[in-house]
Amino acid sequence: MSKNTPKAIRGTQDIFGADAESFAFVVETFERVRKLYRFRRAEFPVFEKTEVFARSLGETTDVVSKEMYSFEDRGGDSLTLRPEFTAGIARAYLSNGWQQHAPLKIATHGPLFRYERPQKGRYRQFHQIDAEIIGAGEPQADVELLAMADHLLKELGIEGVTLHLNTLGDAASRDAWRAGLIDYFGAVRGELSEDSQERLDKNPLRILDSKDPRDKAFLADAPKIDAFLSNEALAFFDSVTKGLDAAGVKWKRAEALVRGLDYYRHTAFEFIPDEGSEAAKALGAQSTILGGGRYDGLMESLGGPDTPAVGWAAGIERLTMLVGERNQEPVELAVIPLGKDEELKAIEVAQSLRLSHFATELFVRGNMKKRFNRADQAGAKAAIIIGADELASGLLQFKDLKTGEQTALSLDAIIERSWDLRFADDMEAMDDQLSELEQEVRALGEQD
RNA sequence: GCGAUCGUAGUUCAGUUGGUUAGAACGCCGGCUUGUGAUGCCGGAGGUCGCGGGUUCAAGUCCCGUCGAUCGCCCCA
Repeated sequence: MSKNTPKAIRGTQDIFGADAESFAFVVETFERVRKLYRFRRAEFPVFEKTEVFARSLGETTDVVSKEMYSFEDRGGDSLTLRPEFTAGIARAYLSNGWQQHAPLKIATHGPLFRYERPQKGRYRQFHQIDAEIIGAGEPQADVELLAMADHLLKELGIEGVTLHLNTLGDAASRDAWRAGLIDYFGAVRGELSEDSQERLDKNPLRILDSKDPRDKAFLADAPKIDAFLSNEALAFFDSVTKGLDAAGVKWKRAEALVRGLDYYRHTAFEFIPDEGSEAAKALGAQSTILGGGRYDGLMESLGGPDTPAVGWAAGIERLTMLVGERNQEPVELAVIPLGKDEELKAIEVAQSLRLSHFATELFVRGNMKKRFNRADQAGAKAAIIIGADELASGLLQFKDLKTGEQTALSLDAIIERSWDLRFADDMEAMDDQLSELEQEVRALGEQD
């Protein structure tokens, strides 16, 4: 690489190969699951007026105060690359009059931007999948949203991750708790870590999940949210947990779990890998793979009517690290012309096969040995060989690469044979899955 | 924003106490009398050792800076 070749910007990534396949798998699975829960697909701008984020997230949050990519456009407006989805979705809801669709279930995904120090699982341009239910104040909305998140993780095959659940209460409960925490920690201010002394002013709730041993000494006796919850808030949380139990979603109460952004009320949650699990190891310092909560106050902060809502977002890169390697689907059919003279015929045949829905690749480089070699390594089930004789007779050589058996067939017959091959492979895969399931069932029976 | 480790072919890495033309594997390209593969054989291309400066007769190797990656803190998805 030459000295003048440009490099990617810090914290951005070019995703390719197995990683890109896993990334696509995460998005495709999300699309599939989202439809089962009848969330509607939506797309939103990647940038908004800066105030959209500043007003809704809270001026003192780290995201707003030091992590936004903000710039002035040529018209002099201050714009910001979205650091999260929720604020922009709320803005869209208000400016398009989507109240008419309430309760509105929305799903989206795409890139987000935060000026942070890059690490494994943390990038300056990163990607999230996102789900929101807007205009629904019922706890059932929280339950459905969480059930979908749990379902998604199962479909992705992610294990060793637990839903950590908390309630921050309504606005009054949350404010009273906050005041209680400031009183409690303020009395021992000098003994807290430097970080927590700062948090005391900016976001006292955050002290609760501090890892500093100086702070940990005071955590056990810190005021708990439960003591400040109004009857309504308590009843709300109770409905959520009962609903989760009914839906079969496992959860764990996490009293110290708070959310960094100002707009959260009531339900707050994160899916976190269990300590010592494979998932925890894969993620490094980044623990939360999916997080969110209820944000009943957000719409008002943007000047809209009082509108209850819940939502979550999950980092696609983090999910990708947990779903394991996925490779490109193998080629099904290889078309191999013997020489230059047969190439046009090969193009014609390959196109017919693709139009018949077979993943087909042409192999025209190197000698015959290399062509077969490559076809084999790409995973081809069969090769269609075209030489001078085939050109003359119109019948092509069809070679089953597993058995080595080779016959002269018409194009129609080749398509028919190819369907048979695919069907046989599908049956074999299903048999494998079945016997795996049987083994699991047997193992379960022995445990009982 | 703070602290720490690392940076050599496309990739994964080796490179002795500083010492001549920087190596391996895989990958890539070509060939093995040009109609047949899944462990074969032969040959080839590809690196100003992240970048810039310094010490030295001599730097991939030591020092400083810078950029980037990784790990922890902070924050978050």
